[in-house]
Amino acid sequence: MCKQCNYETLLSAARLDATDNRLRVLEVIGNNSYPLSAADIFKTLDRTYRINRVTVYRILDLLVEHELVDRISTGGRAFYYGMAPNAHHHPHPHFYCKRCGQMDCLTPDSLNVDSEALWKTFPGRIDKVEVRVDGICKNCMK
Amino acid sequence: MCKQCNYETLLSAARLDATDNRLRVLEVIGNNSYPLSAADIFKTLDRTYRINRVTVYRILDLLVEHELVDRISTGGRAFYYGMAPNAHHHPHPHFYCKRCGQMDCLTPDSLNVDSEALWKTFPGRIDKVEVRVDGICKNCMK
DNA sequence: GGCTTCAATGCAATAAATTTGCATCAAAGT
DNA sequence: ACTTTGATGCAAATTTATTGCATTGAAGCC
Repeated sequence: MCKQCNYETLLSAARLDATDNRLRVLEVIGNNSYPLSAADIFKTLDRTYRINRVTVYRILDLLVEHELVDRISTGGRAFYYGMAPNAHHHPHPHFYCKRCGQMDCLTPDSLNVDSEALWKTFPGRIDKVEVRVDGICKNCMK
Repeated sequence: MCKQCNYETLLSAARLDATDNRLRVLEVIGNNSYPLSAADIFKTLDRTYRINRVTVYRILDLLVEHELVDRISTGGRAFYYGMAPNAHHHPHPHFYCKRCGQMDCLTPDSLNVDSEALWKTFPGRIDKVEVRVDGICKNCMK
């Protein structure tokens, strides 16, 4: 849940028109406390507003490309989407439960990743460092 | 390239029959210096021995399940496969080039991940911590 | 030897997630 | 009004992986 982000502002800062659909996709992602799949986002929106699946994919691509949204890989087949790092969202690792598919955010410092040396020495461009913990969540352990 | 692993031994240690196909899949993965996609492995094998795509998938599932092989997610759609951590293969991060799809292994200490606290406190089961660096590789930068 | 069993493999069809191509529509210029 | 342009929708295609069922060949048993 993000009370601090203003989605219209985020969009206009990225020089993107704040269409209803874009705002809604961004809201669904930003107001959720864990990352969601494209299918989740589509289902949530379509229940209330009627939107096409492809439109959701296209908006997600756009938001990822403009770095408002982060495309996160899972141990499964689909990508998940969460807010990209910004003033209110620091990079953090995720936990993926291979039983139920739920993805949770871990606190930024639950794992300590020191990537400084790599950034200095890597002979190419680094865009992001993704850290994912795979396993079985508390609920599924029962 | 792994000179130290004996693939028959690995298979039998996991109580799996060392069929030709299983050995070949394991060899292709183990003898390669970076992870490969199922399609890569299939193409490599099919050129020489004639094998079915589905057989490759099934063997990969089996090897992953028995922890001989590691299924690695990419910034793309397909999974990649590399040797699972063992005496000769330490866990390490990977670099994924989003332009050409090439995945490289980074040295185990190129990024320093301290996950000790998490293992202690996490209320569920942790199977692995995957660290992936995304960006554009040296070659694609030109 | 002949019979049964069973795991490994192959082949065809299907599924899941995403992408592409093309049509439409509405707002912004001119 | 006329044209352009970007956003969206719809249907079809693509990519990657999985399922169901048939075949085969070796291992055990009478």
